[in-house]
Amino acid sequence: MKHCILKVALDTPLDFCFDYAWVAADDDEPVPQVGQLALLPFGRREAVGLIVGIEQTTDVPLDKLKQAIAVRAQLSPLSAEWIALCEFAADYYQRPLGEVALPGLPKNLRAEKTTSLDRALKKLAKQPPTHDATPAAMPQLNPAQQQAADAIAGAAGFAPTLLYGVTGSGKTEVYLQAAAQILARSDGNDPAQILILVPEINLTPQLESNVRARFPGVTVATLHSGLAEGERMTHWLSAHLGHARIVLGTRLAILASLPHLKLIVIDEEHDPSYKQQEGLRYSARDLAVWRAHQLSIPIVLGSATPSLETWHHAQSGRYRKLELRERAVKDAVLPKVGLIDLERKAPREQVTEGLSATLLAAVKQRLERGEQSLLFLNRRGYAPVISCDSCGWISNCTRCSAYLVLHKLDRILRCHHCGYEQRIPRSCPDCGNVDLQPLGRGTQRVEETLQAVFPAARILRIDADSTRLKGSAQQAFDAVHRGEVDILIGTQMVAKGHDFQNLTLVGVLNPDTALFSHDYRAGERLFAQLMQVAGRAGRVAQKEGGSRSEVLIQTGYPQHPLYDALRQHDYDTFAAGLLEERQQAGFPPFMYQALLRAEAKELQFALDFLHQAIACVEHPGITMNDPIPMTMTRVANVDRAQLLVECASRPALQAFLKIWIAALRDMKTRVRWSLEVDPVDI
DNA sequence: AGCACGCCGACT
DNA sequence: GTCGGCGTGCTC
Repeated sequence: MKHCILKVALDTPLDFCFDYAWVAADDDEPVPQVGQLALLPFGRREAVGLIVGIEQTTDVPLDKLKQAIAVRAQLSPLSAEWIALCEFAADYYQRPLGEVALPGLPKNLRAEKTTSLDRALKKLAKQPPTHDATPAAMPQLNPAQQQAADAIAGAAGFAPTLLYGVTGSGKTEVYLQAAAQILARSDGNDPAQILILVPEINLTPQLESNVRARFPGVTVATLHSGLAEGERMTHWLSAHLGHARIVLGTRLAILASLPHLKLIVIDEEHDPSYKQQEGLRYSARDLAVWRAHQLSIPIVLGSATPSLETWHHAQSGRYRKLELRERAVKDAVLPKVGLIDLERKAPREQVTEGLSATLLAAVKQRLERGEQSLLFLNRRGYAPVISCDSCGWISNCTRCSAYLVLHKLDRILRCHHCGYEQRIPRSCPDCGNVDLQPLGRGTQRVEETLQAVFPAARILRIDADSTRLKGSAQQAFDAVHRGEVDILIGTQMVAKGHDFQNLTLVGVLNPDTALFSHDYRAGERLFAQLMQVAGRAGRVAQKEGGSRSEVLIQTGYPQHPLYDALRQHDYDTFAAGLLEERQQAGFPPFMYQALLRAEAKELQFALDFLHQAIACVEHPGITMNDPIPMTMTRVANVDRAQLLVECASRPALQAFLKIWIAALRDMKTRVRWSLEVDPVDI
């Protein structure tokens, strides 16, 4: 009788492996392998775990040892490299292996029944992969693009590359041609796989269709959170089995099983959405670099406004920097960036409902020429708060330290943090005054104002409220592309991906708040966002009798160096300045950070816990900052506080965190806490 | 984290 | 009399 002990990682906060006995049901049953999944009795339920070791003995007392129910033998084992990736992430982010390895798998792989898995395997067996990597017509590259594509594809071993180039400089074409070269030289025995990560797949449908059109002879799979369970299963399996030669996905795709991975592309590598903000708070970009290093393969990080971490590596020579200076489209020019001074101009600019006369005139001109305008305002709703003039009451959320936002169309006040909604009060709840005033402006209010100023204009608002229905965002973007819209008003949703040919004006309404944020990354993010939204303007050169693409920024601080750099399209100087500041202030990438967060019914409990956390362990060489309430202290009746931990050495910080976590677990506090390594929102 | 057990308050 | 609040204990 065949039998052994399985060492299994399970999705639980418990930071160790569980042992199970395995006994062959009959002589034909194959012995389990490391990397396979198994169905197991766990407590009073059943769970699927990952086999990470096979041994003959165990320390677990026999009365506790349980027997595995079934091994998913129809699924080929996950590779040792994939498990090593999960082990690295678990170690680095200080979480149990099972919490890293299992949640990213298709849900049905972890189901008790294997019907879904079997069905997907059958389906894939019926459509064998095609490996004709001949690309469809390749556009001619300019010399810089060609050089970049050759350098990326020609690199041997681990070769991280920053591909630095503004919107329209043709980064995508470089990715595709580097991919084509790598696909072309792999053979049937070792069919190369290429992973392309994008910030949000729903907002970049153009890339997906480009990829499919370029490589008609190979299987392309997508992986993102919008997939239905069945699709996710087949796409994941297609990657795992090596059928998919190109996998296009969002951050979660970095944990996909890709046994023949030969190239990783991270498009818009600076984008904040590469950082997972709940559960395992990993950086897909950082894991991608690790994965490329592990496999000794090239990785391309593309951006017009690289993250300072990447920029620093490029400056220090750790990453190779390839720059695309020209715009790839012939005669294309960068949009002209102008500032509208709202504070100092004399005579003062006339401002209607937050819209300056200059900006309105520019919109009017576009309307007359039949061109499109985009107004960018990163605030949805009608007004961020309503208030009472006579007693000073303001619409606070009762459960959060936030304002209730006026949503005039829905006739409600809504909290954007906890979802609480209430009817708009007819009069002030404190003093009865019936004249409650909306303060500030959101996209709905700007839409209302513009419609009043330009009654004949076709105005479309794109934000999280207007696109709540599935597919409606795509419809909205299509309408803009078809020219059915004159003025587009949007939040950051409109900043990504789309290149609107007939759009020649981008107006930015009030970006200034980010200039004075306590988060030292706010400036870098604002620059990237403005640069990106500026890129929405048509990339094609000025038409006869048409307008040159123009970006107008309404600001109270036109002298700010950020706007100056933006006007010059000079990220180099701006980034150099930021890096210098970071070095002097001791911020990343010159310092490594972790953040301990605590949540409790009362703020004091959370703060007390954080103080205990400082005291509970020795911490030589580690800077423990003071525990402070989070900026948004209360959300849904829970108070949150945080403690920032810093160290100049990454390994020293890692070693400390390991000890610290163990001590924190022993504290047996009632406070909910979590630790984030390399936090981005501080 | 789940999921159970366990011991005290307001309801068909 | 029970439904259900969440404290605490365990998971190979």
